[in-house]
Amino acid sequence: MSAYIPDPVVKRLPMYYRYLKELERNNQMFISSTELAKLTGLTASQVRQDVNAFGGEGRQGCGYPVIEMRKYIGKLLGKTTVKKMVVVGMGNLGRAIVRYEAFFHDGYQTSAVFDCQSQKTGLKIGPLTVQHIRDLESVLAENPADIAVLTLPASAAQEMAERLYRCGIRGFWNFAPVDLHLPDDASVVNVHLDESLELLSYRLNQKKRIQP
Amino acid sequence: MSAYIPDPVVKRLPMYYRYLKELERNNQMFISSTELAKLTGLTASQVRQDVNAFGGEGRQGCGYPVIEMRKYIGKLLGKTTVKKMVVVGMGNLGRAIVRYEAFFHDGYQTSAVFDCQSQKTGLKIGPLTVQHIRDLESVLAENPADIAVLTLPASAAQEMAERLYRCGIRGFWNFAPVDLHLPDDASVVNVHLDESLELLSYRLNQKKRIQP
DNA sequence: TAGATTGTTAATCGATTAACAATC
DNA sequence: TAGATTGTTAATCGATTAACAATC
Repeated sequence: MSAYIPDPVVKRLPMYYRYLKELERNNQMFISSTELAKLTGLTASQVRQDVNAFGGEGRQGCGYPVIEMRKYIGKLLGKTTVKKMVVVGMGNLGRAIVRYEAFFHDGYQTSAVFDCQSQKTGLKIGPLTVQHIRDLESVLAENPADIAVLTLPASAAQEMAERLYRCGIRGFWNFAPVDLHLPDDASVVNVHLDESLELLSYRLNQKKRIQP
Repeated sequence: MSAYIPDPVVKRLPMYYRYLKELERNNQMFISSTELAKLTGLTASQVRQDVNAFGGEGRQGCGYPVIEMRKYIGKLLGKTTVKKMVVVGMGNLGRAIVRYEAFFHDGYQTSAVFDCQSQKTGLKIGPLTVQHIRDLESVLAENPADIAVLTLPASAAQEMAERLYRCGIRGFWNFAPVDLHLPDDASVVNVHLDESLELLSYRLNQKKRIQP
């Protein structure tokens, strides 16, 4: 279970997890690589290679056990331990993410939210009260967190990330349109919404040129 | 300019665009593949291959012209024509995206926002008024759009996407945790926030196991 | 046992890296 | 001309696909 898994496979794990959850809801006990391939849009061969890469096990002539595999991938994805999060930057997006939380099936818990504007301090966002960023260190010292959600301007992101790193944070969910540079023991996952929309725009243009 | 560009290269275009914009702000006229590689975290060789793949041109002994290349990639990304968007689902995320819009450097214009809850109809989100989803067809017939932003529950996403497709929408920016199935002339880009967070969770777990 | 489907090895494909000649 | 850096060809690497023997 602790062997190295190639990055392309890792990036597909959440998708597999999502479909296995769905199959579990539908009370399907086993799923063949062919069926799973159809659902995910991959080839059956790739599904089998992936399963082998992440250490899953199936039953010949029968397929993969849905519940067992869902649990197994869940463990890989760290679903077994609750992750504490803090959100930095209470703009529209930051607030949406905090409120949205129920969406993220359990396993995540937002423990504090921060903003640098004094006028926002004290504001209630769901069950949490916005705290001033100047109190970041003391709040995190008292109540350490695993993940910081960065929903702040690009210009402030790098510096804030370093500050959060010094507070012990090692996971960064970055919504600011910059690439963060942090020590190797930090993990960063970017959600670059602007780039995502640009990609869609590119594809739209391509299709328009080719199809008609 | 209309030649086929491999997908891995296309996905890096927005990043190149972002760095070139930054260099332009700093009044840097030329950038070498080596420098650009340092910024983006790629190798110089890959940068040169990428540039060749998307049809960019540099000057030997000098590097790539920043402004020209920024404009060129901008054209590829469809920055030259304004894209009209409608947002379907006025939950926290939908509202955040509408308000956030200024963030997306010009080139996008939200023309209408919808929700299926009558109680939300009439609500003002920035300069727009929430319309009931039952009016989708008539609104889009009068004022066609290029892109639909789907910020609604997974259970409703596929059906809504098909309905939007029938209204002439071909670009889908999908925030619902499902994979959409649409005709080939539609383009879908997913923003699966839950999966993104799971990926971070995975990496966090890996590092915890290896580092200490 | 027969049928189905995995697990695994080999073949292919494409992306990245390396090297260097062309040229500004 | 000399130095720098691109453009491009070749080599490597890794991911995906194909094939089939193992086995439930």
